[in-house]
Formats: sequence, structure tokens, C-alpha cells
Amino acid sequence: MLLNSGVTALSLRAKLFRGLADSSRLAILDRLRAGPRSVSQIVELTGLSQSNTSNHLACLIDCGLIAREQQGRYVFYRLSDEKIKGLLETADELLAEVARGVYECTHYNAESE
Amino acid sequence: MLLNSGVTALSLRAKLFRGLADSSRLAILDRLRAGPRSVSQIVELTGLSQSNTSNHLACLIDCGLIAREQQGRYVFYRLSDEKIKGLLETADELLAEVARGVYECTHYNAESE
DNA sequence: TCATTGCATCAGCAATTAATGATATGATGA
DNA sequence: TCATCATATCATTAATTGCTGATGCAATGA
Repeated sequence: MLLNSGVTALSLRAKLFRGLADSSRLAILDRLRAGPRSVSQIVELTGLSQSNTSNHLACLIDCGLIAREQQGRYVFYRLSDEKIKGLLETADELLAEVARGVYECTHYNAESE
Repeated sequence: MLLNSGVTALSLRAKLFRGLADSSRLAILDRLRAGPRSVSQIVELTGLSQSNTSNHLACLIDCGLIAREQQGRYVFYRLSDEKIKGLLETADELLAEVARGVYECTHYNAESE
């Protein structure tokens, strides 16, 4: 952890990115790009379990990435801000550019080794 | 973890964001925005320990966010792509917009210093 | 009122991660 | 060659995280 100034701003940014640093949550966000979805819809679309989905949704709420709206006994989630799409798009562009380096980098083995 | 298709692309994105999901690494990246820096410079600028800095640099290399270049007995690191600045800027804009909600959300307690 | 549905939360675990101190490697100059 | 400096890596520990199954709770409709 850091001892210098600016810790708070960095923690905020880290918190934001932590919400994006999981493939399950990215899958959820990806579904929400098309519009609000209920929990059960997200469960069906992603294949995640119900409790796992709820946990990830709570995490995304916590990170400020999504918003919650109850309608009857359904709860609909949506992206909290349009800029999130831009963030994901920028990330994809970045990945496209570093892809060559990624393939050549021996350090970069997605999971194993 | 997910069972559906598109897992690989999501994992890549998650890996990228995981590199950004830590305040120490964000501090390092922030310093590198001004240009290449050696490890010892980064150590001094951030206040992180030497071994901790090296570990985070290895992580950032692994995520494809920075590049390495040895000069004599110094090793200089730099942002691997200009788009990383854009990603950080987009994140800050996003944080500025959700800041109000963040302040009001009791779930959102940033980690202590 | 009761059963059901949709969602949230809890406890527990396995796995991952950040940090530290110690040590190793590798380049440089005396 | 030897000593030193810059960086990388190792072993360990503590903390965090993702997942599961079970349970709780609120909204709905019979």
C-alpha cells in the first residue's frame, strides 16, 4: 500500500477497475450494454448461479458501475453511466494494439504456466 | 467462472483491468505517464519497497500495460501504449460522474489508508 | 393466509493476491 | 577479479476474493 499523497483518488480508481477485473462481471456488464436486465435474466444469459450473480451485482453496485431499480418482485440492473461503454471500448482497442506483444510475451500466458 | 462462449475475450479484458485494479500499480502507471522511469526512480517516487515495486512491475508487464528496456544496469519501464492514458482519463471522467452516487452509497467505503 | 417466486445474504472453503525480508542475478567500475 | 549497485525472485504470511449451498426476506397471487 502507498504512503504518499493522492491515496484516496488512487483507491477510488482501483475500486472502479476492480469491478472490471473479473470475467464474470465483464460478462454481466456486457449483457447490460443492451439495456436493463433482471437478475433472473442475467442468470440465464450468463450461466452463472443465482447467488453468484447476486454477489457480483452487489460488487458492481459497490464499484459504482451499475444501478438498481426494483419493479415488483423483479430487480432490474443497468449500467450507471454511458461512459462505461466507452471504457470497455477503449479497453478493447488497447487489447487489439497490444495483442501482438501479448502473443510474443512469454510472461503472458492467460492462465497456466 | 463462466461456461458460455467468449470466455477468452473476457479473460483478456479481465486480465487487463486486473492490472489497473490496485492503487500501487495505478501509482506506478501514473508516474510513467510522464515518461520512462527506472525501477529505483519508481521506488523513490511511489514510496513502495523495492521488491514490492518489482513484483508490481512484473504484474504490469504481464498485463501488457508497460514495456521494459534495459540500459546498463538500469531497467526503464514505460507505458506500452498511449491508449493507456486515455483509459485512465476515461476512468477519471467516469468517477467524476458517479461521484455523487458514490458519496451517497453506504456500500461504498473506500479502503483505509 | 399461505405458497411461490425472485432476489439477497450468510457461512465456509479453496484459490488468489499483496506485502515483506532475504537472497540471487547481472551489469558496472575499481 | 572483486565489490557494489540495480533489479529480480523466492518463501512466507496475512488478507482478499470467488464460488457454493443453505437460508432469509419481500413481493405476488391463489
